[in-house]
Amino acid sequence: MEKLLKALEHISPLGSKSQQCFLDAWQYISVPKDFTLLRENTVSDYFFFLDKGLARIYYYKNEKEITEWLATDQQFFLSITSFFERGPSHLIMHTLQPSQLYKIHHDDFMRLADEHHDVERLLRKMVTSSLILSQVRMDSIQFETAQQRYERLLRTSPQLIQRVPLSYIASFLGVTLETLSRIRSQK
Amino acid sequence: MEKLLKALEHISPLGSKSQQCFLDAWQYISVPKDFTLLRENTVSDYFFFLDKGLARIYYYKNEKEITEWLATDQQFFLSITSFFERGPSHLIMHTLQPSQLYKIHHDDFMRLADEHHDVERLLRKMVTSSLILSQVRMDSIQFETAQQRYERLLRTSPQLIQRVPLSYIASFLGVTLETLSRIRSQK
DNA sequence: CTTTTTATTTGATTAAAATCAAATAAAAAC
DNA sequence: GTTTTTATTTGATTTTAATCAAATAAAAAG
Repeated sequence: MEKLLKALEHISPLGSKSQQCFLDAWQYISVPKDFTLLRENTVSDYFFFLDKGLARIYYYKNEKEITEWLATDQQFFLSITSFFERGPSHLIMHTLQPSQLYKIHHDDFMRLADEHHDVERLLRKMVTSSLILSQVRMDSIQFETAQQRYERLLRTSPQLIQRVPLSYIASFLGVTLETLSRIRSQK
Repeated sequence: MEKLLKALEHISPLGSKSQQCFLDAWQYISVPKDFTLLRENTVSDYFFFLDKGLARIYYYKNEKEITEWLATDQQFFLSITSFFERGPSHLIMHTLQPSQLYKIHHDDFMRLADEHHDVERLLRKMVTSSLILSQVRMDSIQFETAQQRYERLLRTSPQLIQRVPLSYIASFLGVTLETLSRIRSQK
């Protein structure tokens, strides 16, 4: 729980009482490789924190798998639309390696945000960071070439390329497998 | 102030005391056409609500103007990264028509979010909506053709096409002026 | 109302990456 | 270790939209 606490404190510190209530609401799970954390078309009830391991968040678009996110150590992840709007998610969440995670149920998170001002503030800051990241990513998709996006990934998450099949990396970068392969070869 | 209040209540209702404090912090401004609401490379101090009028939010990318957003009646808008991270904004905000707006200063908004739990909740819900919109837009840019994006705009904001030069619409849709013109002619 | 400026359309060419189709290479299963 | 399966690379072709270059059309200025 130590790393979760550290990650939370880094976003927004909590008072001792809210901190205790909040941490109590998180549940630890240890799952094997290829474990499904979220099935397609189900409401995403949990906000996750990946303590150790590797998870893939993807969906189907025209019968093809699109990797939306690759979560690694000390990252939060969730199905944003499903979690907040409480509708069925088109996302699928799957571990690529044995993983240790913490999760908190939507209802608990919202109840605690309601009961504790500082939990609400924490949530707001989490959503704000996510929004800023989303804007950076949109800019990257709209204006950078496939090559530039690959180089950006090499800079920001070099460990991913070693641990994840290229087909997942490709759709995460918004290119085909073939294009990514060509980018990698011309070096 | 009536429409601002209505828009706020629609997102998240406030208690009577916080509502009064919060509304008091918003300042009304009436500006002519071609008025600059935010200069390039300045810190964006204000969160805006467009009561009536039309504003364009754009920036320069490789010496070209890119329209990031076109704000119309009853919409909130801000430079997300600059407002929250307090750094200089690459965005420029400019009215395209005489406009009536409300604005609230960053420091007031944050102070009130700190003092009133329900203002913090309102802010969190605003940011969440913005995040969901950002994701929808990213999906649109990544997977829809220029044609589909134009049709989406026709569906969601038909009034914009009448009121805004095509060159602004084009970069807002992420295409060149020429491509947009061709899309429009083949109907 | 004529000139000047700005906005929009049309045409030809190019570029980036997708698609279709195999060919290797690597990993897993036997 | 050999076979089978899966992952990656390479090649040829096509598609979408950008770029470059004028030509109209519309709006603003005189």
